[in-house]
Amino acid sequence: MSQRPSIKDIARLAGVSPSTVSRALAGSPRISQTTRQRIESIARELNYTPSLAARSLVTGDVPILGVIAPTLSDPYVASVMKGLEQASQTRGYQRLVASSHGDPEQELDMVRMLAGHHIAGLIIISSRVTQGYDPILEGLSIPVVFINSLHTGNGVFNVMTDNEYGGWLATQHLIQQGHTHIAYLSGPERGRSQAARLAGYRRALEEGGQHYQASFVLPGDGSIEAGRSALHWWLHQPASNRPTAMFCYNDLSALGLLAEAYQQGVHIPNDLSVVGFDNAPVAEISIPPLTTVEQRTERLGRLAVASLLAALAQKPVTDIILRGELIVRASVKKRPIR
Amino acid sequence: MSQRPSIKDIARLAGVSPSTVSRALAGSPRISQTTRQRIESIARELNYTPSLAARSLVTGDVPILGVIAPTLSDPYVASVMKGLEQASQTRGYQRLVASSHGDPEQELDMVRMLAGHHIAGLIIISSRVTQGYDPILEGLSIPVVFINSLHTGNGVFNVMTDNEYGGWLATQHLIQQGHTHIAYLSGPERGRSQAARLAGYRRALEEGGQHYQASFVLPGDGSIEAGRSALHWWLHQPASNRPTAMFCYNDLSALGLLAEAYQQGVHIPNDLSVVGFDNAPVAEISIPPLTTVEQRTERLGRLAVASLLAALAQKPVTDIILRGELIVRASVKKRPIR
DNA sequence: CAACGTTGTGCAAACGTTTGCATTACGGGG
DNA sequence: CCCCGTAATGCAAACGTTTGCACAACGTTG
Repeated sequence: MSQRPSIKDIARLAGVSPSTVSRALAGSPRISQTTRQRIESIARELNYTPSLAARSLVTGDVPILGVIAPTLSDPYVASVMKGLEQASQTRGYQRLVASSHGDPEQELDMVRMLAGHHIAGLIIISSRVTQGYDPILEGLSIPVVFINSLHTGNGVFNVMTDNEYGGWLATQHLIQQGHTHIAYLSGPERGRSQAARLAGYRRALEEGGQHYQASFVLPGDGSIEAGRSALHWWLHQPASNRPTAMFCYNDLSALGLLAEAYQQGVHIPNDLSVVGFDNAPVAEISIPPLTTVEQRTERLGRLAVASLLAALAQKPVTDIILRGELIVRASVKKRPIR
Repeated sequence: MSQRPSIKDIARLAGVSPSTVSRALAGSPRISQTTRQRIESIARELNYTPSLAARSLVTGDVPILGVIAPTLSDPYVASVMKGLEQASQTRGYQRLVASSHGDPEQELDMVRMLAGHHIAGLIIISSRVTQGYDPILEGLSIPVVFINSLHTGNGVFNVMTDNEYGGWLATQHLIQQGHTHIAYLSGPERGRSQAARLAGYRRALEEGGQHYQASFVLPGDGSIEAGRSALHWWLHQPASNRPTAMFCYNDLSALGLLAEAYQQGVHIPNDLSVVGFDNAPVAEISIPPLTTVEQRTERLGRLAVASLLAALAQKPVTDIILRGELIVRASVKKRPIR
């Protein structure tokens, strides 16, 4: 394992100065064909790779984007990542990825760690930090894009799904199907998306002339487990006041609910209608296939990168809000008139 | 967005030399308490973060691990990532992540890109490159750990599931349950895991006195879609020679098969028994819950980091092979004697 | 009081690049 | 034959750190 070859080694072998090598490799027109070719072949032979650290030091820009997500094992996050990846890769940026495990403290730690790399920009997926972000972000002096949260500040931008609308869409669909007892299974407490979906649920209820009752809003965190517990909660409700439908914060928890329902002999959608959120790949293969609100996750990721790079290029950037649509599958049934 | 403060700015404000600042911040004992505190408070005030690029340049080591995976949206990969994350974070390493989309060409591109950062080490998950890797890896002169592939060379190490054993385990289970017509749904063509699982399948068959027939090995790529097609293939088999059980390369494709079976009115496990591989979180909530071979994915990730860091510390490192166990759920049924 | 440790600090080189500004070589026009 | 433009290349500074070595100040000790 010898030392990596540097530009100087090439220079020595080619009998030129380091600057010439740098220019040749960068494709400057001021270098003659012959020299360029000689240098290129030597570089290839040594299998030279330039030190990005050194380059960044002088040029001042690091072709890396920092990405922070609450977890990596949620299909929603995975899909956003995919979008991020595509968009950034084609534009020559790499990604330094960290996860916060949904903990605001850790999220801030990650921001600080990434800041040390003097990266070009930062993308934060579903932030769980609710306050005190602004001063820190200001101090960063790099653009920051939040996906599905809402923060403001100089150099701070947002790309998000219209979660309120999505929540409304899901609930409204259930109302249209004749349901009058609709519960909502919540997502992570501090999440902005959670608050918005709940608000949409509430608005749809009120617009439909149904009254919102807090006891029909179950705590949850968007996990499979949360879905399971939700079913047990449902089982324990008195038949007289038992919801006939449930809107779940995300597909993952909806899927947990479906699984537990199957095991407990509860039939979906005959006994209980379910709507999820995300349109994750797995939503298509659940049994029954899950009715859900689409979130164009890959698109969110791509747009976030676009916004970030636009901001870097000093172009005007505005927040982006994407509306998803309802994907009707088989987990919802018209409520029988009894 | 002003320029980031450097060590020099602090030096100027504190009335000392840059070296003093560097030492103070690094906690060198040769600096007096008073100076140290003055410097620290100024640094905090400017919210200074050291330039890792500059530091790396002089110290020669970059606290970053490169990670390459075929995709990010496979639960298996997500889980391995989780392990990688935990282990590397606590040891002060960050991760530069790239995905190859399962394309050997792109995988090599990614290796080259990451090499430019002069990262400390490289971890490659489920490599799809089958040949010609060795010279490139040699040229890297950094340790490389492969997860679930098998490559050799100087500074090259492997951490893997015993895929052959896993394949044997799954198939053997089906044989024990009385099945005599067992098909295998393949994974990505060039994958090493795929080859090993197939080999295990074959060995179990032969040990069980059943003869291996190539027509029972279906092409696939580990996707949901592959599982769906597998079911259609099954439907078109003549009843006389139709498999009564299928071992799938991974849970994702097994899940696709389950979903399609449900839609086509094929009952799992009555009509067809299914075994997956990975024990992904979703395997627990499928309907019916999926019998599968556990792969300690998070552990794989953690071990990979451990191996890499051990190699960096010049400690002896050996390849690691982990044996999973069979997780029996409800997608397999004893074959009725007819 | 000279020699010598200690303790705290500064100097300067080095890491691998990029880049503005010379400098060289060469050929052509006057 | 001289001047000058152009093409090709080299020089040296700069980026923000770390670190071996030198140095100053200040006791202590003999």
